[in-house]
Amino acid sequence: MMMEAAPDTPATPRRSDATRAAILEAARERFAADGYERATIRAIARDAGIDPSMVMRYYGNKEGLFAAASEFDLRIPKVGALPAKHIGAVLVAHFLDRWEADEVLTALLRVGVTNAAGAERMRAVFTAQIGPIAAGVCPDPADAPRRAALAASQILGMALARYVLRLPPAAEMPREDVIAWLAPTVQRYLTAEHP
Amino acid sequence: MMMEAAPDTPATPRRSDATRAAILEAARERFAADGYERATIRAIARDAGIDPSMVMRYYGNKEGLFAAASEFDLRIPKVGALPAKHIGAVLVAHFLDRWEADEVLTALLRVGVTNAAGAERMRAVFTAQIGPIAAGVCPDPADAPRRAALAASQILGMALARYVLRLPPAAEMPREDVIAWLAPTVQRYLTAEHP
DNA sequence: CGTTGTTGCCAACAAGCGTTGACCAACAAG
DNA sequence: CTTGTTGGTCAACGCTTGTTGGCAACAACG
Repeated sequence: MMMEAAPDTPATPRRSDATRAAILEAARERFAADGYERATIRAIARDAGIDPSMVMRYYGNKEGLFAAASEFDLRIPKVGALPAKHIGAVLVAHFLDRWEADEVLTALLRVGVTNAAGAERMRAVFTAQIGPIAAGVCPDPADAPRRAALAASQILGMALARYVLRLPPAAEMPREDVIAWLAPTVQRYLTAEHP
Repeated sequence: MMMEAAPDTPATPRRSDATRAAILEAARERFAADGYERATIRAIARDAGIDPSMVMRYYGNKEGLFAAASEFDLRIPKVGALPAKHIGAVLVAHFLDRWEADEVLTALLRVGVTNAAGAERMRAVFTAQIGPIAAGVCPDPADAPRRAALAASQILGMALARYVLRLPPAAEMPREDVIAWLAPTVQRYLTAEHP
């Protein structure tokens, strides 16, 4: 048999958890640096210090590996706790944090541009996580999706210029300046009365 | 010999010009649709109705083909002729036009995200073409690059959401609405007195 | 006519890819 | 000690890729 002593424990510690984690970390790095096609399973396995066949065993195939590596939560603070007047600054600052904390968002953006599954995940993340924010603060909840998309376009555009294309002025701009410039834009997209 | 009758004519018509053009057109479509890695020379040749080896003969290698296929001009109207007060709206409208006219910009964006040469070309295009505009209208010419990068971040972000990720609210938004929302942002990035 | 350069197709190459299955060492349970 | 499970390596498969060189048809020009 293969049952555990406590079937109600959701965490099932396996001896190979360290390997699994190493694979995921290496995969995130490679996907973020190279995109989907050029991030090869062989290279990821080499980075993780194991054999490529282990990746297949643990994640099924390359798509499954990407799905596992790009699973994450934006962790946007809950809607009610946000000061509606400064939601632009809060959102921009939060996204800069999330973008610089790890490489998952960069990987997601790089893959989403050339891979259908990646694009779908990107859409899902942004509509599901910025949408509610917009619905909570914009005047007419009916066009919340549209306002969320506008805010996302500015946030994604800065991420693209700063972290992916590395356009020098955008990449070198201090964090505070980015917030100072972008916050009014996002604020207007989300809360302005009239287009 | 292989000389023409009129050596001063820059246009050197060859019998294979039609083939060359077909290759370039197919390449632009494939690069725009699939990105650099997944756009294979074989598929491009098939679209153009010729043998893959012809692509190599005419463009050297895959990189050369991309360089030729992504060569283009933003054709931004000359700086002096622009009304500084409405430069935001003019720029946004112009970019929407350029983006929808052909597939070159989409190809450039898709490739620039995963390919070093593509990223370099994207940087070159935007710094060289939005930079002068910013220098012509912003209060302090010293931070023109920074303002150009900010404007580029919003324009690129909308293009990403609308044409590449196809985030539904952004993709379906009427052209006039996009201009109405984005123009004030770009205008502020380029001409506002203080951050 | 012959020569020469161009245009094109065909067949192949070496390399790299994702993926698979056989096999082995270590360990836990009986 | 035996037996089954787990973590892992190794060698190979079938396939696609970019790229190359040879060969046939055709045009241009002496």
